[in-house]
Amino acid sequence: MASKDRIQRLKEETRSNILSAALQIVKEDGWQALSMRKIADVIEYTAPIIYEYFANKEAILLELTRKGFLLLSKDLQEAKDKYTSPADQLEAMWLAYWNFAFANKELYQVMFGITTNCSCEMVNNLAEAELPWEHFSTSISELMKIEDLNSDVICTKYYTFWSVVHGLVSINLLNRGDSDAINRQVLRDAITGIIRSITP
Amino acid sequence: MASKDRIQRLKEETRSNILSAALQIVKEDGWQALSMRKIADVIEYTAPIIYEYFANKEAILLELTRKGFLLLSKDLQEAKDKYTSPADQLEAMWLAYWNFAFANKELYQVMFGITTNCSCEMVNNLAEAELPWEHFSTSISELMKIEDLNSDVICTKYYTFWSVVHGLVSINLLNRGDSDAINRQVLRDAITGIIRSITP
DNA sequence: TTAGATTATTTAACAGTGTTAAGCAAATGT
DNA sequence: ACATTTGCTTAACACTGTTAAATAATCTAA
Repeated sequence: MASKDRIQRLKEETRSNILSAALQIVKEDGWQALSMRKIADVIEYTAPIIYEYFANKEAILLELTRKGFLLLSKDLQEAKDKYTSPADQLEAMWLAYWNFAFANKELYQVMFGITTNCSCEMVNNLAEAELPWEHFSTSISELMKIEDLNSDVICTKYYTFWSVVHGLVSINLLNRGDSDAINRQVLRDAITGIIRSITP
Repeated sequence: MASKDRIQRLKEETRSNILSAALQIVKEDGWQALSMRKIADVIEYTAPIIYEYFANKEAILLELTRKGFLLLSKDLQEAKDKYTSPADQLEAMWLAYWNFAFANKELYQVMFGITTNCSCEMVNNLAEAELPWEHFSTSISELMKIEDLNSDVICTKYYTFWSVVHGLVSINLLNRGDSDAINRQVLRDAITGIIRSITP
């Protein structure tokens, strides 16, 4: 009778061990290094038994994103509880969101499908990747009447533009978007808003 | 003598064929379906010859992102050339950026490491993924004095917040970010800006 | 034209991946 | 003590990226 409970407890423990093992491997060597056999190694089993706890590898990732959202939700709640005015709450929550992303980098990546694409040095040293910035920075500097193209304020404005547009794009590419009408409205609102804040 | 040129031309053609084949496969079946052998099938060769044109699979992806940035750059230039005032130019360019992303979805994905994570239905039907929205929407509605939590205007504001924060986060997770000081400033500016635009 | 050297291409192989089916061994129920 | 279930492993399949060896085709020179 009671042994049933013990076995049940053990089962839940290995299930949880599988998830922690996966996260541990990813934290050590990145998402690309995650494999069923390596998970099995960590929990000291062979690969096939994992399939008694999860249908497949995807299911493990899905469970990790679920846990990620729960953790994020907890952080948001805690940030919210520190304030009473909605404005303060919003600011605190978005800061908490930001902090969550970097404190739980790997979870955030699987939650929102960010694949630190490859050998980052390569992509980041890609000269062509600088081309968009050149187009935008000249217009921004002209609008703000600032000569130095590399000044911090231009960088800042460019990042603000880029963040909102790239954010909206990537949310939509993950099928997480809302209706196209709302997207268009957010895009236009944000762009014209930033432009207005720049215009002298 | 002249045959050297012909061979050179043929080589450049197969190199280009490899890239188009890769893009074709991705457009048909997604990034996960891309493999060296499938590329070889399309160009009617066997896999090892691809390594005479590219060092490895990563190199193919890198070349595609390079082409992506060049294409994006061209679109931006064309949008810019249609206007003379910097404000109009900026608006046109960001709209062009937006349009590029959806007209060249696969390229944008490899350029910015967006891995339409897995079976999207699953992640999108994840109840926990709605939790953040619930936290934010209540504060937004309270601030805007709107009862209906699902009203379009709240959705819009939430998406604006989310886009800028998620955009900034994912840019930084890809090591594409600027200094932390600028990040913080962009984040605070954007958040307080949106909050101010909401506050009655 | 024929022999030798280069080049182009393929076949075979290695180590790894996710996943499934068959086998074995230990614990359990009767 | 026997039968049955359970837990776990081994073996296998069909893939993946990548490399080395073997073969086929082409060009060069006598």
